Amino acid sequence: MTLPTRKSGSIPGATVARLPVYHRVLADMATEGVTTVSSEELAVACGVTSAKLRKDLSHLGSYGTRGVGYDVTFLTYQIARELGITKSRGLVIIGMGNLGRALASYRAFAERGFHVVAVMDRDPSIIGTPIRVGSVKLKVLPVTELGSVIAGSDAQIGVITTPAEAAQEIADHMVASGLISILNFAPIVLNVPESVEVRKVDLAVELQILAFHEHLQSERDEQGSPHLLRAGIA
Amino acid sequence: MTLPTRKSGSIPGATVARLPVYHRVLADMATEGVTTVSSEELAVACGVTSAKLRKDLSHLGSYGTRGVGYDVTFLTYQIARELGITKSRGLVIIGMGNLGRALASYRAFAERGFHVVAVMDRDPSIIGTPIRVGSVKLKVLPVTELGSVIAGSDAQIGVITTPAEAAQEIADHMVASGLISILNFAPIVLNVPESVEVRKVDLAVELQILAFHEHLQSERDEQGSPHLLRAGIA
DNA sequence: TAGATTGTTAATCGATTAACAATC
DNA sequence: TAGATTGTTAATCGATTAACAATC
Repeated sequence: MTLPTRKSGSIPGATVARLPVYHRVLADMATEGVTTVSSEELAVACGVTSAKLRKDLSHLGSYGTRGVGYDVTFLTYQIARELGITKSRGLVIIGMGNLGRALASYRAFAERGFHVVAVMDRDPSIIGTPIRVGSVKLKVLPVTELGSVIAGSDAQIGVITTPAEAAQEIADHMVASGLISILNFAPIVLNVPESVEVRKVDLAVELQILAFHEHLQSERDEQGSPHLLRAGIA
Repeated sequence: MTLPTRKSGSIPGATVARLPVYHRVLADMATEGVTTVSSEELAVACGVTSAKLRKDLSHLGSYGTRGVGYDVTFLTYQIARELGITKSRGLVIIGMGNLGRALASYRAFAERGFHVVAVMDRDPSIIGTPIRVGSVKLKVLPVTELGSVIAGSDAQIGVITTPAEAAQEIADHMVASGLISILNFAPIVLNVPESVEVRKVDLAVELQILAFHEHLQSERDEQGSPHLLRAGIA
């Protein structure tokens, strides 16, 4: 439910997790007027090896030309089609604290295929507040209106930016209202039916993983450089 | 540089990525007064299998008691020690748009071992603005002061919340100033020396991966339910 | 001792990598 | 044809899983 995320008909989860990166880099290249790219060039721009990139792309089909490379526009389209991001998806964001507000106005969402349909909160003192979303403003709605909002729009993905205590209840409500995909920023494991796909983003966990590496680093710095020892030099 | 993140002396990358989750759940349990927990109970609360949990913990040592389970406080401490999160780490956040502001005031950071040392931006119209960080307010500093801020504090981790165009330059500046860990929210692959650890969080990518699964789902809904076919029922 | 649960083993599975034959 | 680069193969590596012996 969080990292690799299998489940496809045939595309490996690790590949699916990288396709959006390839897509964004290719789209940027197309904007810059690049027409053809080799697996080596694209791999460097995406921060992966060319072998991995070619392997990943091979799961989609044979869209390159030997001796030449890939047509940027064509490959961009094929990846978009595979990912199902040829049309914009509607989002409902619940929890209008600082993070929720930031996401609601996040330009990268609009640029990469998502539009915010509604923003909601449970707190009466926040309900009704206008929130800037792109070029329009949306009023914060009470979460009780989730069902009607989803029924009356193309919203497909729920984003939870509430505190941990409220998250499970909101998730239940989202599921009951028919959403089948949830992006969860609350630091708890949501309990949802198998048919619902949840991705969890825990920003503090990301920092803690970084801290671990720093910790290792300082251990190394103290104890006379075991990297050298390990390499058999000292 | 992004998902599993090996590099430890001996703990597998996949395990390291899960330790912060175990730590948080255990800390919550300790707060609730739970004193002992079995691998099965803890695993459910963390959203993993008990086999995986025990395997992960076995990399740290033997901290459980057969027939009994794990002492919550003791295990919490052992994980914290392994992760190096027994002391709070200083953060410098660069890019005071909506996302940067949200992170600066994010309570979960303070609760989980991080404190914001400085917030910075390049834009003169933003510099000097007071930003609420926990119970104090920090003025937005010009990025040019990064070096002196780091020299005069315990800041160890840089957080990049600038637009993509500015991110590489900021990363170069961070590296030159001595930071060795970067959390990057800009949707570009940063080019940094090997000794610098970068984690990238691309919020739009998270959504796109969700969209992929929704896409699969709707494909299934159209073509007479291949999940049943695959299960050998129809 | 009987029941419970850990820590470890061995088998399986999936992902990565390097090398190269196919082919533009 | 000669040079370049893909798509695929096969080997390696790491992660997951289930089962169970060790042991509280």
